[in-house]
Amino acid sequence: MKLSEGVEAAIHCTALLAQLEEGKTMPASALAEYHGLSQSYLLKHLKALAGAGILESVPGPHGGYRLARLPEQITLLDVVLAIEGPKPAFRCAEIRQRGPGALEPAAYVKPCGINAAMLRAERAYRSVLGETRLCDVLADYRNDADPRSIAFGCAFVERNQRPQG
Amino acid sequence: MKLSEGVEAAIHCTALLAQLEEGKTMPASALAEYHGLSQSYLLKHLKALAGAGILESVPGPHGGYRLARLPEQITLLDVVLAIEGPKPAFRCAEIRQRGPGALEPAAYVKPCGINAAMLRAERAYRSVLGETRLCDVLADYRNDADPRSIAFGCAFVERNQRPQG
DNA sequence: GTTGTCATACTCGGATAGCTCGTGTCCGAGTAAAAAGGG
DNA sequence: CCCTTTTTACTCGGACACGAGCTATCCGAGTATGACAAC
Repeated sequence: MKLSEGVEAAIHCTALLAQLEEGKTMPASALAEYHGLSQSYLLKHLKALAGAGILESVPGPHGGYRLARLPEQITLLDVVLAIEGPKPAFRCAEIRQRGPGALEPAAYVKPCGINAAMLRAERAYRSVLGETRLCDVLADYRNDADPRSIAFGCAFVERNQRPQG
Repeated sequence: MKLSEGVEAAIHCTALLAQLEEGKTMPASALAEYHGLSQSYLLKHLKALAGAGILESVPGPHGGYRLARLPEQITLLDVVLAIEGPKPAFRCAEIRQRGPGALEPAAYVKPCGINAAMLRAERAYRSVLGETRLCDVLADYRNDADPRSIAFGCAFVERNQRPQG
């Protein structure tokens, strides 16, 4: 089991975008600089987030990205699904229907118990992620992080946000 | 997020091994035939299960694999961890320590909130898997599956199990 | 001074190499059983 | 008939190609801005 590396970057970017003022945008170049990552790589994931309706992209000069919804309406699950895709981690290959003891497909209307158990676990995983909103992450950050980091973040946002109706 | 394909095979194999009589073993060739898979490939995962203490391997003629513990003492989590490895799905790369606003490492003693949230979700996932024992899976199987499948499975076990103290 | 046009620079978007990791396969080491030979 | 030795065949174990998916990068399409010229 392994999550894509880009998930971490995506969450950090959405968290940073949540801190800029209403309607303002921030270009991918600033997001990349802030996190010490390559802009070209971030664009790939930002595009996925925009395609999932989490971010909005504004083209042209003074353009950039901004949240498409309020931080209260964005969960970590939304971000993870946008990057990783909606398919469950455990994909039952129905190997019970293979081998010499296989019956006709109609005999397998009931779902595989193993698959059901794995999906139960994944539902629990997604449930926790779905209950964790972006605003919760931000609140924890403001409580726990070093004040200098928070100050630097605020200054960076102030410096790099762009107006855009 | 994607689980290894071998997890499904590993669970099915442990479930089949749980059905043979006390102390008896079953060779990998039979397991592969029953599931319609390649023996060479199964061996790779069976070896991982044996290394994790879930299975025991008996070499030589009339050898094979058997459960190292009772089905009540084996959980799906054990099997998944044996195949996928113990590392969590989300591995925090500490990108918060990168970029121009980075501070000295001592400023990051508190864990990253994003990482904490992701690990919370994964704990929930593992908790559900850890509560699902192999005997539960077997009970569901015996309740839900087609009687012909169960009969074939019993006959196959009876036919392919090998004595071995 | 105002307005329309044009060039410009900046943004995101899609298509393209490189690389790690899982999938799938092969051949070799080790062992218990079975067979053969001698007592 | 029983015991020892040898052979045999079967098992698992580790090492080796192949391929998919993620990582990382580059160049092209589109747009608001700003300058410029005509009115």
